[in-house]
Amino acid sequence: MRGGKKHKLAKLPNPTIRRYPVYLREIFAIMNAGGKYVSSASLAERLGQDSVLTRKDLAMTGVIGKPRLGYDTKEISAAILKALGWDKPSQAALVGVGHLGRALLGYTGFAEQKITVSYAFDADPAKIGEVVSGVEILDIAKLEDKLADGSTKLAILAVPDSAAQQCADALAKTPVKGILNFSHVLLTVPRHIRAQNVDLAQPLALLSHQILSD
Amino acid sequence: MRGGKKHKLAKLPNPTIRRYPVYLREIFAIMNAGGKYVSSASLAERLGQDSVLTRKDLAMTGVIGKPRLGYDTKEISAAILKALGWDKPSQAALVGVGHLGRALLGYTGFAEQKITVSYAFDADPAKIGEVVSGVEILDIAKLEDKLADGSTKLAILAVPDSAAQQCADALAKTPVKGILNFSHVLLTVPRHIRAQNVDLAQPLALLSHQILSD
DNA sequence: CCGTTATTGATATTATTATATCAACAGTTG
DNA sequence: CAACTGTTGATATAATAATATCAATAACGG
Repeated sequence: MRGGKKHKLAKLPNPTIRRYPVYLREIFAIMNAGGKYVSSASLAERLGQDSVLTRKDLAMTGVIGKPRLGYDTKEISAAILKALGWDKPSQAALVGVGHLGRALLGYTGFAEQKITVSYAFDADPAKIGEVVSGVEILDIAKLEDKLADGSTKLAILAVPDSAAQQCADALAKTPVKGILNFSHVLLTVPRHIRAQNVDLAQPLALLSHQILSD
Repeated sequence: MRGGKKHKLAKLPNPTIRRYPVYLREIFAIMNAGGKYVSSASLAERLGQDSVLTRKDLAMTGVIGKPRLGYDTKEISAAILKALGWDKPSQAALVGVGHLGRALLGYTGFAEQKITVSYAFDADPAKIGEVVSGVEILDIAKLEDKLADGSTKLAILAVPDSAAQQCADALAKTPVKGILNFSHVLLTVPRHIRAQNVDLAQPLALLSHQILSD
């Protein structure tokens, strides 16, 4: 019995995964208001979608709801967090502390995902040593050393386009498993690393086109 | 024959629209390198997708390619820009000048889309009057007045969640047609306004899940 | 305690998006 | 000038995602 890969989690459709954080926020809001149960209809209405879709999404967590009541808020939120790997604390490294990087260091949403940004790297000597949102900026030359222990699985890449591939190459030499790529470069990374692009131009394109044909 | 709505542009699939800005960057890079033509295969390889998909996306602009050469870079880029409404200059207003707002004001990508951020608003009296990236921060109370002339069709909402709906309500009283929403609030807006959410947690969820099941 | 009913979960259908296949075209080459 | 070939564009198929329908369930009200 070699190798890991416990297939406890069924393969989730990407659209479902993208909706999970949105469900989570609504469910947390309901919990904070003292709600013990939430129905697929109420969630769906809030998100502007069909309630069947919501039920299918929630069903994929394995949690079963109660007729006439809905889903146990505590149970379903825990199940979604687990499906996303957000049930256990994890650490992230920020690469590039420009305007965007600083905004990301100040981003409070990571707490919800139990993600702590424990390292911040930059190439600008003037920035090194500075502490931003409680994190000291380190020389990017130290990236490989600092990440070598494998405790950091996620990197947030917020450098200028011209430096992006080079930084990705450096990250590829570490045990980092995922890169959240804010640059506009389509990164070339080894197979064991996942890169997810965050491209502002894409939602902007969608919005622009919708405005055009309103 | 009442009402406008010239249906010159066929309805484009959303995935196609999201890919357009990515194609644009590659095509511009090719043009800058002196390339006169681009093939669907070369574009597709760069984006890691099937070339048939690329051809279908490009075909929707109405441009026809030349066998054995590909698409005229100048022609196809102009057609994509037009499909997105990025062929003519336009103006945007930034609402909320925190870390993220500042990052957005420094975002050079808008130039590519011929979008100029001409207004920046904030509620914090300490920030009003400050000039960031060449734009003066105005009191958010002046938002309705400043945008009343209709020259600004796009608003970029980068305020704390607690203020988001209130700002959307203010924007709804102006001729603004689209809101790029960086808050995590699911905005309620009148029908004539389009809201497009930009939620960092969504790509992060995708990446986290991929890392989990690698 | 029993019928009523809001809600789930399963199944079927439809819509959307991506992929596969191949004939037509126009440069290229000998 | 004629065969060759890389590329498009059209058509067909498959995969994915969303929606519609309805029986089963368990809390609720009388």
